[in-house]
Amino acid sequence: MAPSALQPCAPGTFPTRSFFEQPPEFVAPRLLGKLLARNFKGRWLVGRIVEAEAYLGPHSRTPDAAAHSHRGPTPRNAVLFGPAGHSYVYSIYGRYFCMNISCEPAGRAGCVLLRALEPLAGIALMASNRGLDPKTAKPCQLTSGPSRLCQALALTRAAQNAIDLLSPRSQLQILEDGFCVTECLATPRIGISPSNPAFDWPLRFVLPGNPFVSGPRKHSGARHRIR
DNA sequence: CAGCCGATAAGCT
DNA sequence: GCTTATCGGCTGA
Repeated sequence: MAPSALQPCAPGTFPTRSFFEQPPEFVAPRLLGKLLARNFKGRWLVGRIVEAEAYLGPHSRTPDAAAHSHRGPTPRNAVLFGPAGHSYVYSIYGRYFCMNISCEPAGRAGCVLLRALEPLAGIALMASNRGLDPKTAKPCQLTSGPSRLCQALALTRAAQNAIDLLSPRSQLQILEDGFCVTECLATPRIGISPSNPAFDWPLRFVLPGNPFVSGPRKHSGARHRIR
């Protein structure tokens, strides 16, 4: 992808709305390899999704106590109960943000948390948004981690919550560019407390071996090949 | 260099 | 009081 200035539009084509109307555990692994594009001050910042987690809605047969929606709608999580394919950005621990994509048809909740991107375009701007020196920052420091990618793309709840990711007029879009994913790995989700019944559910999906996947180099816990 | 610890401090219970 | 996180500082190999 050419890191040129002032592209008129983001690269690729939109997935369908019905793709996101599926359950999050269906959407999350199939989101790997797709692009997240953010129009920031006239420039497109683009990264490929290499890690994502599914969070199940309250209608699920087995309640997902790690999901914001699991006790039903609140002002904060309202977008999760709206139409599919919209951004859900929330603040965590009072200082960072995480970005999710709403799944399931309107009336039901469920979402996919974006945990890591491989930066493709606008890399110097991403570094600067992260407060790093664009000349010395390593690509792995930019978008490997759910709050890091929000910083790199300048995503906040105030400005980027509830955006339709499937509209060509949106400043934040999900796109596909023909990138072929041949396999992905499922693992337990990161950061779920051991007392949570959903602690070890294999709902985290990564491109195996991709250097931009977040987390420590050593991973404990079983991994499963799912396709 | 890897791993652990504390600070941070919104939103919901 | 808990949580879908990150960073800097410390500590031990």
